[in-house]
Amino acid sequence: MPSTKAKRSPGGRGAGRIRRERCAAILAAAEQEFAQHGFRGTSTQAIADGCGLAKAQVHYYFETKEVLYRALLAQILDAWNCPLNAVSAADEPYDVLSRYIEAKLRLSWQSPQRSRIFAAEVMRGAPVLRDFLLNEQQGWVTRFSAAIDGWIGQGKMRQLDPLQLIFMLWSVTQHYADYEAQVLLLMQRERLTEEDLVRVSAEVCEFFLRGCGIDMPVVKS
Amino acid sequence: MPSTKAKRSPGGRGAGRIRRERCAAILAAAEQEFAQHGFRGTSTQAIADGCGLAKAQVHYYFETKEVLYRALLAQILDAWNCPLNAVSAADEPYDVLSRYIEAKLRLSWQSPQRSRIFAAEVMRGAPVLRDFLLNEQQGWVTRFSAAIDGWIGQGKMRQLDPLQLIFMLWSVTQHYADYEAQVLLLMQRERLTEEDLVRVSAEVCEFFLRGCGIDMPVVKS
DNA sequence: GTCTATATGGGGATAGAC
DNA sequence: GTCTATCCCCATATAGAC
Repeated sequence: MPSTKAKRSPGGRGAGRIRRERCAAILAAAEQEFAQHGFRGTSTQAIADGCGLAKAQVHYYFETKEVLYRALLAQILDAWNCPLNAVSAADEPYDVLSRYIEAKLRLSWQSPQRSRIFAAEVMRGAPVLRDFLLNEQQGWVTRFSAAIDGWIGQGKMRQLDPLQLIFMLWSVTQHYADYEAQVLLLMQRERLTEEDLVRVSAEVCEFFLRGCGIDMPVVKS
Repeated sequence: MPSTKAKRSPGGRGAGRIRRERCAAILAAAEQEFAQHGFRGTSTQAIADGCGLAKAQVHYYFETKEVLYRALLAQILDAWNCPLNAVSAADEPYDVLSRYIEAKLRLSWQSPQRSRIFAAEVMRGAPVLRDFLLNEQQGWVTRFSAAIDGWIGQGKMRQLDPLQLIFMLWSVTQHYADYEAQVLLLMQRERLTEEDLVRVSAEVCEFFLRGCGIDMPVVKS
């Protein structure tokens, strides 16, 4: 049982304070590097440089590069769950789709790196995320597909393959994150702003509602 | 002036035969590796193993890893130009869009690796392809956008941002290549077949035509 | 012209100092 | 509990043999 009267613990709560700060800094730096160069292409040295630590310190807090990578992926999937699961509460296809698109685009605007890390992981065959894709993601897709089929049955949207619609939702919304460099060059911008998000979100929403044959409600104005 | 009576040149035309064969084999192996692990994540050793050569042989035919990488990118851009430029001959938005979608999906089916190499290059900030994006690609986008604006002016499709439409075309068609691992898992397939291509192509075409508000011609049958 | 043997540096990881 | 000094391997690239 460790002593309760530890002398130094002014900022945080004792033992784990430095640890928490360092781990957070390492994860943040790792996010940058892995997003640009993938798992193999990233060196722990570059991560260490990115957060001003010595390479060996990184290996102290995360035993191996893969442990660090897995921790980062877990953090990313966590951060994605909240805003996207909150969406499926609504019942009307119009609400569900437009909210989902907006939430997903917002994620691409907020932290494009995370999408890129996910993309790179899938592009190398998803060795680490395979289980996640087969279990949680597969389940989510099945439920969402069932909802879409329900809407089709009720005549709320035209007949289409739910899975293909899901792929299109994902691809379009992630494009602004994964291909950000190309998007910025062609849009002749230095960075994507909140105004861009609103504009693109409206464009994409309308496109998908029309593509699905969903009647849009009359806009108040 | 080299001797015309060279003894050994049965298969190809003298000097460059072995060279051509080796270079082709190396480029093919490089395509696999770069597609999975990006520029930094790929080792010349892995490429050598992939084509059954010694590592140093790879360095003989391509002085550095970057030279090999650039050669591969050039080859990819070449292969993409032909089928996609042939599309823009037609005048009607219906024809242009549906042919473009089909051609681009076919590329994703035929050689998904190439799309992934392009994706990885853009994801790391496009240090090598920056010039290509700024010059040739920018020009293509400008011309295509002008065509779209023309169609909008003629009332052939609804008003929308041409650039966003282009991004959606790219993202959806490339998704099946870049995220192939995820697509295969969720579609519960081992590989994507020609039938899948036809089905997906039809789905995506209809979706885009509706999304753009383009009237579809009456189908004969 | 082609391939083998070799140099030099950076990679991930750890044993031990503080 | 935290960090520094060090290990060993694999990476790219080349000099020289064939």
